[in-house]
Amino acid sequence: MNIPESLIKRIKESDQRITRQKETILSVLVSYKDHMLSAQEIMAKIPKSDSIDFATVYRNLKGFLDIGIVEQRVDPKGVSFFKLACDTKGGHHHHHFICLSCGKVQPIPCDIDYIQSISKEHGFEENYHTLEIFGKCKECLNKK
Amino acid sequence: MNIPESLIKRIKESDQRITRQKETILSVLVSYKDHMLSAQEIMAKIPKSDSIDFATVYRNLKGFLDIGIVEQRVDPKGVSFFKLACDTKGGHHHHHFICLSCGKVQPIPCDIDYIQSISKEHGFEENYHTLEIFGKCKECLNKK
DNA sequence: ATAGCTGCAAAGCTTTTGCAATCCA
DNA sequence: TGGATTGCAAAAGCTTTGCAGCTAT
Repeated sequence: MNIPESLIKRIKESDQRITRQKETILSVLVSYKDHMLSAQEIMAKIPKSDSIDFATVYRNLKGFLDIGIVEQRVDPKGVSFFKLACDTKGGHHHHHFICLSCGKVQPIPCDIDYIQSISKEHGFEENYHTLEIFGKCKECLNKK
Repeated sequence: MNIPESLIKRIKESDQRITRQKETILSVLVSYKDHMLSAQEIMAKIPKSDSIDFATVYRNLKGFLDIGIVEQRVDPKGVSFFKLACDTKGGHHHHHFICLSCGKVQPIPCDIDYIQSISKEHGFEENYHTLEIFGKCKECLNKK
């Protein structure tokens, strides 16, 4: 799976360098771009021939988070999951629909007016927010 | 701070017993009922005279979660925070507004029709969802 | 050349678990 | 009394850090 030029560009634009390890991690993320993977899962999907240290995986994921090309979620057990940031036009803020059956994550456009109106209604000043919907995606519903 | 009878009742109705340790933890949660506390923070707020083991705190928090009298959040570092469940009428599902300034958590009623309409729009079947809004609460805005 | 990266090993933290003793109902 | 609960200590996970050597630019 080849890595989009845009990602390479984003990395070079920051102070980060392109290394074999970063390319390996990115190619895993690109292959599973619709799914959240833990560091463990990413490691498991790296061919033994390209073996990378856990510390390097974590360090690079953090670097990717910093420049916004990767998104993170934390499950109730405190384990982090990562995926390539959804490329909605312009990298805009969006919400997530997560399929409980296949694990696919799909971006949903954000209705900011709605969020701000309920905030105002309660006297809040909204800075940021998250909305995640869990359930079954179109494909999994059809499979039944 | 005294513990509401309703909580004691809920615990007795499950298979759990009332112990000095549970009462101590609950009284901390009651005192800070609008704020999320980590296990560490809960421990720190327990008088030395009532000293409880960490394992006991975790075990009881888990027990409280099981019967729904406590809510949990996990921060990006994987640390869990707990608070007494918001007592919206009937313990109904609700959303959260979290003040970045004072840490207060306020329940917001859920507009399930809205959630289900955007789900349907994308071909999803919604099972459950979470909406959290971060910003400044009415009180903190007035302080400025 | 030189700042950034990597692997390795060790440490850090939060959370969990085993077990014998203790306590509530 | 008997099953639930506790404290203690040890272990388990996930993630981070120090450091010496290596590498991209």
